[in-house]
Amino acid sequence: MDRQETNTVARERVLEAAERLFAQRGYTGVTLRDIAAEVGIRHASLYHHVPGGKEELFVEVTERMLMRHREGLRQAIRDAGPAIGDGLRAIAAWLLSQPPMDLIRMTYTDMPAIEPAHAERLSNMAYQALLIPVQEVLERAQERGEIGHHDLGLVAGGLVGMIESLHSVPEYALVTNRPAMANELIDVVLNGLRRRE
Amino acid sequence: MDRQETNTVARERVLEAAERLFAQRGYTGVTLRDIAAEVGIRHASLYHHVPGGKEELFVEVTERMLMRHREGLRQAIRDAGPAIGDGLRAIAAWLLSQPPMDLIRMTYTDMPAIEPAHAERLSNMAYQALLIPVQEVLERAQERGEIGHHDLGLVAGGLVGMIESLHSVPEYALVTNRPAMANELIDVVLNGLRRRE
DNA sequence: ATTATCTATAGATCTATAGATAATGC
DNA sequence: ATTATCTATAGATCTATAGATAATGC
Repeated sequence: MDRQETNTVARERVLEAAERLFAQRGYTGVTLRDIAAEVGIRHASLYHHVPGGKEELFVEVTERMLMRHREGLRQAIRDAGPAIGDGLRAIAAWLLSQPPMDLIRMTYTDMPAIEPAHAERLSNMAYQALLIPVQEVLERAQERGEIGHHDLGLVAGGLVGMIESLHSVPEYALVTNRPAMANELIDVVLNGLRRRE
Repeated sequence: MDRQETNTVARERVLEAAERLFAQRGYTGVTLRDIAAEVGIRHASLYHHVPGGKEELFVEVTERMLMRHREGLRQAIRDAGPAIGDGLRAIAAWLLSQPPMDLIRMTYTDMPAIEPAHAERLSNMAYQALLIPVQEVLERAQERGEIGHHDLGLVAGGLVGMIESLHSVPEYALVTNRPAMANELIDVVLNGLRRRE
């Protein structure tokens, strides 16, 4: 075999810890020692599972996370009812079930700290994984005449940013749970803030 | 005098460089050497201006930034027309004229890296500086009957998150400038995605 | 005389590697 | 026999301090 075989379950525990920590605190906010401590091993042992070190580990788990988001979003959309509101609420429920996907931090903090080639690929994947599924839901609704004419790429980005921002609402300020808050915001985006007569 | 007098202009150059870098890459993404290099001095010289070191520097410039945001938002709102759309467009123009105010990164990456007491004060200030002015604009519009009944704290947070997310749109994907994109999104939030007959 | 910056260095911590030891799978 | 982890360590880099030197303000 062309690649050293590693026990999948041990490696998996490493990747999961790394993914959780990187997602929460970003590339520069996490050290290999933090990840090792989370797994319960010494930091040097990480190199057995990920010989490429910190950057390779970050790239691998970020790709995983983005792919999981893409699949999670597609699945949520498939399982949702056909109306635009159903699709958007399913998207929000998925996004809020996961750690924050902070695209601003990815763009301005994480990406400058890694190799440009890696940064470019991850940025493209983030766009594909997060925004395209949302945009497709909007497009289908538009084709059905359910919503008016808008720049749907723009609206998709705005919706994701709006929903993700609920992650920064502190616990004590949560009047209700986050998905319910998201549903209220989606209602506003669909029907508008203005009073309907 | 109870405090060592420092040349204001030299200190100011330090604070400006620190503010710019911290705002862009976050607390853990910036080293004192990065800041010193930006100013054109050695990193040890920073301690002359900010004896408390990195954390004090971060807290001081973040407070400054938040206060500037609060004043900038209030000023923009004062200068805007009375209609809700005028106020929201002015808010967006201000937010996009400044570096990204990434509340998710602040909450999950920056705050865990500093002392809890500092973190709590900065979090409160961020809330006061960014969300309250927006919420007030919404409240006045509601009193005038311009918009319907909504949880305005929630809507204010969602609007700020939506507008800030435009910062992560890469240059090459900008169909037009960011303030114009923000205005389009505000239009959607005011009138709704659904087709109005 | 005072303020600003510099050089030099301490001590902590980070990423990464080498090679020994322990655990596991046939 | 192979895989996983450990100890030990190199070398880079980070924050921070001490004390010398340069620049500036009366």
